[in-house]
Amino acid sequence: MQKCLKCGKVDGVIRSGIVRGKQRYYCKSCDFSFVLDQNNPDLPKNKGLTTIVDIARHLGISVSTVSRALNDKFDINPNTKKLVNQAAIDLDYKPNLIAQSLHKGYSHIIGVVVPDIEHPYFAKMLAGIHNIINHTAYSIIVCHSNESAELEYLHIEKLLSYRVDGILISHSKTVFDFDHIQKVINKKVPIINIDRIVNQHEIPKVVNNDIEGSKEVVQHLFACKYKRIAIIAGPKSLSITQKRTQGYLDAFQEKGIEPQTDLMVYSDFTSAGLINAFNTLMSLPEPPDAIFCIFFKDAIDSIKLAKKRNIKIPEELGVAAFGDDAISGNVEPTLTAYNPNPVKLGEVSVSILLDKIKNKENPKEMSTIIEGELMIRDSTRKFL
Amino acid sequence: MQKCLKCGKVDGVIRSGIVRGKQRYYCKSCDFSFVLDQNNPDLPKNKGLTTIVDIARHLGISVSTVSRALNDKFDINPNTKKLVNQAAIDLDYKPNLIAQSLHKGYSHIIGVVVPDIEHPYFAKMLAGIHNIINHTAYSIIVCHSNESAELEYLHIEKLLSYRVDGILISHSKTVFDFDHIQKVINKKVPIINIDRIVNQHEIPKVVNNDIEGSKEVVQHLFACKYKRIAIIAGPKSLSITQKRTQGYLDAFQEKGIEPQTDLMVYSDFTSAGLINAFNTLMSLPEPPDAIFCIFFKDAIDSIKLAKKRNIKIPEELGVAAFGDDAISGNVEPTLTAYNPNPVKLGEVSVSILLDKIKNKENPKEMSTIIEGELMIRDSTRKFL
DNA sequence: AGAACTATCGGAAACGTTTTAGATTATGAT
DNA sequence: ATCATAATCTAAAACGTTTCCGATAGTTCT
Repeated sequence: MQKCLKCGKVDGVIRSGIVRGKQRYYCKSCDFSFVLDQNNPDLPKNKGLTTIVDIARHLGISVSTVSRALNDKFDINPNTKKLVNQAAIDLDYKPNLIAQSLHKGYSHIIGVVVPDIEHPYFAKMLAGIHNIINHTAYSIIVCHSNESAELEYLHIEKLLSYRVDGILISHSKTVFDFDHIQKVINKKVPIINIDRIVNQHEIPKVVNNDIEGSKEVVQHLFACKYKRIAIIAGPKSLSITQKRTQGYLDAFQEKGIEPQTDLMVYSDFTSAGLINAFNTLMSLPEPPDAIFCIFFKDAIDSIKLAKKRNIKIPEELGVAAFGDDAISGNVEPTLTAYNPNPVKLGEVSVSILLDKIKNKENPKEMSTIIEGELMIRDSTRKFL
Repeated sequence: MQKCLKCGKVDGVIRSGIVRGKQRYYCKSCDFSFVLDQNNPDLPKNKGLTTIVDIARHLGISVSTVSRALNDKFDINPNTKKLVNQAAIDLDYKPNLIAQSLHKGYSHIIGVVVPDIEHPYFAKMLAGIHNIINHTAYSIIVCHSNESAELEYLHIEKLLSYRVDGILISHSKTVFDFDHIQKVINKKVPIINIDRIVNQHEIPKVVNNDIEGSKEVVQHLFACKYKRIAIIAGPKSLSITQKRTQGYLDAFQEKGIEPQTDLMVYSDFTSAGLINAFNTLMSLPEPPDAIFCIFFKDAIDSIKLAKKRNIKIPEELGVAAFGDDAISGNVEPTLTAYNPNPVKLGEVSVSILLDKIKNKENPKEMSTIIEGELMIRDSTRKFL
């Protein structure tokens, strides 16, 4: 039936089980078990890229010597080093970072999770991160959670699997359970929370200057001699609503003026919500003469609505926003806005992360606040 | 002087060379060489994350069994599999993708090189890439070349070192030497060229519909009954100038009208250049009654300039652009523009790349063209 | 010419995983 | 019980590096 691979006999060879899906045979004569190996000509694993072993063989020396040569270790003959370096060029050798990572225990990769890469704000944040990273040996794996909690969880898993040296995360709106972050902390993987933060963990956070920035805007409106300054906020539960409203109130307090609750309206960041909010304000017995929108798009829409009603901006109504955009400088009139600094936000976050990776210690302050800049434009120049 | 580590004697121990920077000793009595190891309590390499070995030890079985259990191999006892899976959860095991990559020979990482992540166009392209990638086992390393040739070269090196399974690249403006791409090809690493392409390599390319899109814009202008349609292009050497001008000319040809060279001006994408171009056109004995800008920003600026001169848009002058942006819908009048589809550009590119990684073969067509959409707005509604 | 010393090399282990190849134990039929 | 067969396990190699531990050949003193 089946010839024995060892002694060549056919008698005495019996089937003896199935192993890994293949028939196994046993030869009684020579006490030998075997399966037929269908020599499958697998794809070559090595992508064909040169390895240190190729260099060693090429020069007839050992791999350890090649390694020491390439890494500028001192117990190496300068001449050998020269030879190795030349061979590396000739064979177009690129060190295998995967192998290095495995050996050294760190990957030189940092993971970044953002909820919306398409948004100019996050795009700028990423640019800031790259600004710093481009001068280091690190690379970044960018994950897009697309405002989905499930994806955020998955991405964190993946990043841990890639054994990233650290993680930067800006949470999705839809995440309310933060076990995934706790797991990262448990594994002692450095992690920094940017912009969309959550306070329940003892990790460094880097955020916008929401309170001060909003205060600046409102102070500017006061300086323009507006008397009845309204605010169009977002859902009350959101931290940005709370902080930016806080800044609004702070400005009133410093000015010594009592804020009026009917001038504080809460929308939901939709166009319909804004129209509602705007109409509510304008229907007041004493409508506002200025509006501070905590959301940039609401300000743009407010300008449009005011123009429809033939309300003159900035003379009859001042409009200002928290958050800037290229649009702000191109609408008519151009929109005064507090411009946060997402680029710096990114830069500072990675810097803190890199520091934490190297020194294993947190920054002095757990929370870092990034200053922005008030862009004064035509929508508020009443008396300036 | 120095006690022998083997026999304990002090006499007969002599210094015997320096090895790896440390003093070496030799004991004549027992013929033994040694260096003092200052037991440096190195940082633990393993970040403390659970490994397959931990699971094996925890259950008292072998690592290969654990591996087979986790990978759903068939020659495994269902009970053992259950045990292993439970242990994996208990110990919060995450597979080490680095080790897997090294073993399997592919990293499940793809590299993306973009010249400007901050730009909404590329941000959208990245979003498209993520859309597809998020449904696969792949992750992406994003590299920002920041329009620098040096950085682009460096990034390609790094990606090769990371043994990425494939590369998507959109070239920097400043790159004129494409050796780095040739090296990638030589190493048989799949690579796709997106948007900012170069034609000297036999690799798949994915691009915008520059010619057809421009033609559509001009055809639309004709449909609006504009008679003297000008084009403000970019530097003549650029491929986008050539392609979009081509579209402009194609529209004229189909209409059976001879294009006039004095209505075709070449700018340089700067504000100063645009002002110059605009003035040149308007100073013509017979100025144009419509302008097609191949660069979106030039159209926005043209609108501003026309308004300054009290030229009515769209009645006296139609303005349209190649390239869309959130600004287009917010200026006054809103700007008609051909909106390319960078999201789809990204999606199609990765799909082609993933296909090439899996099947090792190029798409049927080396060049894929992504259709956009003409957004008709107020700046051209003359007779519509 | 020995002894003492230096410079430079090579072998092997380790990182965490998968896979190959074979061993061992269990089951079923006679 | 015994033999044929099946099911399930383990050891070891391999992926590409770096590093540890030592070996060896050459050099410089006495």
